[in-house]
Amino acid sequence: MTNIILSKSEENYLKSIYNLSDSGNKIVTTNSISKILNIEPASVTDMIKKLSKKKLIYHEKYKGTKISKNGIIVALQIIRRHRLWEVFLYEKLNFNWDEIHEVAEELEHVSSDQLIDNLDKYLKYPKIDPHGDPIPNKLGEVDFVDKISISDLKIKEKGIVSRIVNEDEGFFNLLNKLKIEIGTEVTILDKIDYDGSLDVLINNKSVIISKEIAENIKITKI
Amino acid sequence: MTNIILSKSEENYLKSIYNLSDSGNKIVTTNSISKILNIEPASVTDMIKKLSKKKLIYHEKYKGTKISKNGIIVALQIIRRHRLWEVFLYEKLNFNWDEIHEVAEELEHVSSDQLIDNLDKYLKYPKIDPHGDPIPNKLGEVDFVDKISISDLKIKEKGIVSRIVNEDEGFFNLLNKLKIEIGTEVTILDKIDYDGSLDVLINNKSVIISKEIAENIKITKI
DNA sequence: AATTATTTTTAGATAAACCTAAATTAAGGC
DNA sequence: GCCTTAATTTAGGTTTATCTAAAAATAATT
Ligand SMILES: [Mn+2]
Ligand SMILES: [Mn+2]
Ligand SMILES: [Mn+2]
Ligand SMILES: [Mn+2]
Repeated sequence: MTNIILSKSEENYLKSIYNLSDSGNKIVTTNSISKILNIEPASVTDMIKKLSKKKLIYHEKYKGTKISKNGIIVALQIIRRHRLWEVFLYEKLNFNWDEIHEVAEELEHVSSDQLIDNLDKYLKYPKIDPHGDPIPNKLGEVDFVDKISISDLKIKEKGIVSRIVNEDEGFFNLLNKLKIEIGTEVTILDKIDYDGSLDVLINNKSVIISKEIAENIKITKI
Repeated sequence: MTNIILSKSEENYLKSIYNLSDSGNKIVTTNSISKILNIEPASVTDMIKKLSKKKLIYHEKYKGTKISKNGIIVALQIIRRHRLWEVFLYEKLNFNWDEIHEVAEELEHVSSDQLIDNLDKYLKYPKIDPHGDPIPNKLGEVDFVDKISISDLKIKEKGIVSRIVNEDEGFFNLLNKLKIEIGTEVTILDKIDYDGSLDVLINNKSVIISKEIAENIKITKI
């Protein structure tokens, strides 16, 4: 396992490619990477060539990019670092839910194995980060993740909020307002045909949430 | 207080210039910066121009570099971050004395005020780092620091080790072997005229240490 | 004071990571 | 299947941070 050293940019690209790939299964387009990283497609093409040369991804001109076996391993370590730092910021430094991502985005690039292993131990080997995302272990093993959203539930079905997919500010504010967090119980009261909105019982109160929001909140069915 | 954003490189240069300047008093040479950062003098000259334009240092061609008032403030914040991370690594993550510097050298560049303020609070506002170096507060205020070395003591005089100046590996190994740490009591038994070596009582044992080593261990006279 | 040595700066190059504009390829609509 | 549109790549350029080689300034030595 020759420890490849990547630049901060390379790491950000590889992580994004992994995140867009649905655990390495889907082919990722140049434009999707461009949008997520806010970098022009031409620059993305340059980096794709670079990561291809390092065998972290496969690329066929004009067709798309697939992350390699090795690329997945490397990406999972970056994600591991990111999520462990999120736990640290949230639990030890009392950051809010919506403040941790940005700082973790920087901390994840400090690549010392000793640092991450000791941090992991110090945090008592957490399995999920504050958004409910699973933390890969040292070997890159990741727990199964709920893929059912609130929007997948039928009327009268119940679930426990297990994961928040969307990470932007407005979304977090809404969740705070609705007092939705990991572990909150939700029950579908009604579905509104017109626009797909849902009437949901949260903390004993009926609230209407849009379909889009419901799709971004993953749950465990109960 | 317009919050200037500096690159990692600029931060490393500015910190080195401050460290070489004896708290901002001495003029710093291009070559000394070059040596400490392991970067060619020609490159140092380039960066000096850049930092001058930002008014963080003053520079007179061929004469030398002086850090500005503002430069000192900025440098102290970088040093604050570095030392707080060292405390964290040492106290919370169980790093050894000699392992913290390198990692802190990276962590110090993650510049989030909230991160550092909360870390400071979490660590209970430490006054010194694990090497005995004072941690500047948020306003850039620094405690007085011992400037007397073991080598400055006369025969029969005693001191408490308060600060370790040298940060390289071999030196740390020696200190570990001699069981010298912050707080260790030392008594001068004899001075050897020939090469300036010292016979010192440490942990109830007489040991001979070279003049160079003695100069790198600062103490509080008792 | 002249000469030599050292330090510092300038000049010119390179690699990384971005950009814009233009060219190329693939996809979608009819 | 052709044509327009969208996606992607290529070409050429910029900025940052580095380098080497050579020139210029200062310091040290005789
Ligand atoms: Mn990042
Ligand atoms: Mn997260
Ligand atoms: Mn540093
Ligand atoms: Mn230190």
